[in-house]
Amino acid sequence: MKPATIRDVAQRADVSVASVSRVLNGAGPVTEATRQRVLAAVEALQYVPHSGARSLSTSKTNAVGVILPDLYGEFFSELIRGMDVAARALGYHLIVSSSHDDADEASAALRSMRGRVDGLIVLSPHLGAANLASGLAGRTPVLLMNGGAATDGRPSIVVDNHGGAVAAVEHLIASGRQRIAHIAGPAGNLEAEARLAGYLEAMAAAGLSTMVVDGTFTKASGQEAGEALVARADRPDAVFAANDNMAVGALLAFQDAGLRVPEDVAMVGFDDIPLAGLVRPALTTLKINIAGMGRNALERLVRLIGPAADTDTACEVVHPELVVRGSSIAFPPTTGAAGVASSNKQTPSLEGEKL
Amino acid sequence: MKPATIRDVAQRADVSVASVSRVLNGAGPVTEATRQRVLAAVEALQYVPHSGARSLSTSKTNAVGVILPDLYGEFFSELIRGMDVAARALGYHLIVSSSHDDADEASAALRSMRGRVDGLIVLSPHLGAANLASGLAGRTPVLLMNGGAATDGRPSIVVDNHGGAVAAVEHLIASGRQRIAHIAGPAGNLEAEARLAGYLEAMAAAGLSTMVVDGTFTKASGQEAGEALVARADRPDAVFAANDNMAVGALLAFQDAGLRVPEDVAMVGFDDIPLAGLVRPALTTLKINIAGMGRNALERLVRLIGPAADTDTACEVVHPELVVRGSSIAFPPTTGAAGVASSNKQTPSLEGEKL
DNA sequence: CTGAAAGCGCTTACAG
DNA sequence: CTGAAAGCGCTTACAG
Repeated sequence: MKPATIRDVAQRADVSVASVSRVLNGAGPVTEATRQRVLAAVEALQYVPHSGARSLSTSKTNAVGVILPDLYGEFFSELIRGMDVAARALGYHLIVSSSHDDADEASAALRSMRGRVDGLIVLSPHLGAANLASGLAGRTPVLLMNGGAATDGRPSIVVDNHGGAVAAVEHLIASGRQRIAHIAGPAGNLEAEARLAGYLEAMAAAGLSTMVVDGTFTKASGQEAGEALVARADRPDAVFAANDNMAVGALLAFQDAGLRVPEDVAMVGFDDIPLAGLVRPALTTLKINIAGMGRNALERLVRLIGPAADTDTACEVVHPELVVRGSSIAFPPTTGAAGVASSNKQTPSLEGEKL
Repeated sequence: MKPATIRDVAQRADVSVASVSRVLNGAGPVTEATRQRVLAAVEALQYVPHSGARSLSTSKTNAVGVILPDLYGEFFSELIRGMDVAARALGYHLIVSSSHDDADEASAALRSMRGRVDGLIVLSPHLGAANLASGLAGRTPVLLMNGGAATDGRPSIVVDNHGGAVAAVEHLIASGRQRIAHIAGPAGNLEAEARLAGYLEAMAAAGLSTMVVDGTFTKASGQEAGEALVARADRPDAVFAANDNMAVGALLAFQDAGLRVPEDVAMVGFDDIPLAGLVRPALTTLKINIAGMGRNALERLVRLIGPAADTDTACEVVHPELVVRGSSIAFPPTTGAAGVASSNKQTPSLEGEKL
C-alpha cells in the first residue's frame, strides 16, 4: 500500500485536488465545510504531502545546509544548537555535513547539497573557501562564516579574532605577566592565523619577545604544547591559547607538572565553550555567544533566501568579550586582597550553563 | 537566469533527456562519445539535478532524519559525528532536529520529516515514544534508540543501562565503599530510570541502604546534587551519577567543598564522554562507543530502507564497559602501592581523544 | 468559492 | 545505443 497522495484525499473529501492544496497551504479561499471535509480526509488517510513534489512546484525546499569543518568539541554542537532552534522556528530543516577538513571535501559536500537546500551556511576557515563556496553554490544563497577570509561583498559573519587576541594579551600584560606564550591553531586556518597575528602585534607593541608553539585546536594538542612549554628554560608566566580546547589541555599539562595556575602561569583561551567555566581554575577567555551566533546566522540566511537577497552584502563582525576568571587573576595580586591566588577554590557557579 | 535543467543539458549536448539521465545515473548503455558530450554540457551549464524532481520520480530522497531530545553536551555531538561519517559514506544526507524534550515536540518533528526522508532515527527516551514514532512514521522505516522502552519487534538499539549501573555499584563495593549515593537522571527518562533501577538492585543485593538525589543529566544539576550530598550528615563515600555530565558536576562540588576524590569520596559516571578522561581525577565510567553507536545506527537504518526492511526486527543491546580511572581508585588502597591516593597527578594521557 | 489543466524536472519502461 | 512519452505528486493561474 503506497502512501496516500493529494488525489486520494481529494477523492475521499469529494473535492478537487486544488481545494485540498488550498486548505493545506492556507492559501486561497475555502468554505469552512470544505475545509473540514479535507482535514478529515487528511487525518483518515494519514496524508503527508510529498516534499519533493512540492519543491518541484514551488522551487523551494524549506531546507538549509550547514557545512562544517568538524564536529568535535563543544563549539560546533553549540553552534548547531543555535541554528536548530532558529530553523525550527522559521519552518526550515537543517541538513548538516561535517568533517570537511580540506577545501576539496567541503566543496564535494557543497555540490551534493545544491538543489536540495534553499541556502547554505558554510564554515570553512581555509583560504579560498569563500570563493569556492560562492562559485559552487550557483544561485543558492550562501552565508559565509569563514573566519577572516576576504568576504568582499558576500554576506558573512566573522569573529574579530585579531581584536580578541590583542585583548587577551593586553589583559595578561596588565596583570603583570611578561613572558607570554601563544599556542597557535592549525596552519592554514584563518581563525588561527588572525589570533596569532593579534598576539604578535600586541606583544610587539608592548616590546615583549614572543614565544609560539603550534597546536591543532584539539585538547590533546594543547596538552602537548603545554608540556613543551613547561620544559623550556625560559618557561612562560602566561599562556594565550588560540582556543579554549587547547587552553584546557595546556592547563592540565601545567598542573600535572606541579605548576600552579594562575600563580605560576596564567592561562587564557578563546571561544568560551561551556567547559571553560567548569575547569579549575575557571578559564579566562574571549567569550563568543556561540549558540546566539548560530541562531543569528540561520535567521540571516533565511532572510537572504527571500526577496532581500541582493541587498545583503554585509560582513558582520562579532566582537568577543574578555571574561576574566580564575586562570588569569593577577599574581602577585595587584589588589590588596590576599589569598586569592593561593585558594584552590574558584567560583563554584556553573553560570547556569546546561551542557 | 534560472538554473539549468536536464533539458538544457540535452539540448546543448544534442541528445535526448533520457540519455542525459542515463549518463548521470550510470544506468543503461551509452556510447563513450555521448557520455563525453553530456558531461561537457553538464560542466558548461553547471548543471545540478533537481533533487525534488528526482525524488518524485524515484520515490527516494537519499536523506535520513535524526530526532534528538537535545543537543547539549558531548554525548549528542559524538553521536551525530558517527552518523555523519556513515551517512556520507553511504550517500545519504543527514537532517537533524533536536530540542524535543517532550513527546509532543518529537512527534511534530517527526511529522514534518515524513516524506522528506527515507528513514528516521528516533532518540526519545520517554515512555510511549516508541509507539508514537512507529505510528507516525507510516511507511517510513524507523530505528529506535529510545533507551529501554519496549521495542517489541521494532528495529532498535538500546544501551544496557541496568547492567551498567549494576557494574558501577559492584565496582564501588569491591573497592571498599559502603555509603554509595546515586544521582539520578530526569524523571520520565527511561535511560535514567533503568540506571536507577540497576543501582537500587545492586545495593539491595549487597544489603546496603540507598541514597538517591535527583538530577537532570546536566553538569549544573550534578553540581547541585553534589552540594546536597556534601551537606548531609551521612555523607556518602561514593557517588554513582547517572551520566558523566552530572558526575563531573558532582566532582567539582565535592572538590570545592574541600573533599578529596577518590580519598574521601569515589565518583563514577556513565557514557564516557571525552571530558570524562580529562577532568582530574579522571572519571571512572561506563564506556559507550558513542560515535561508533551512531555510525552503526545509521548503517542499520540504511539497510532497513532497502529490501531487507521487514526481516530486521531486532533489538540490539549495547553493553557499556566499566573503565576504571582515578576517581574511584580503591581507598584505602587495596594494593600495597602507597601514594596513589595522595598524588594529585592522574594519568596525563588524553587517550588520543580529539575533542 | 471551486475545478480542470498546465507545468515543475526528473526517470524509466517501451519502441526502434 | 537512443529517443518520445508517460508519469511521479504537487501548486497555481485561469475560468467559471
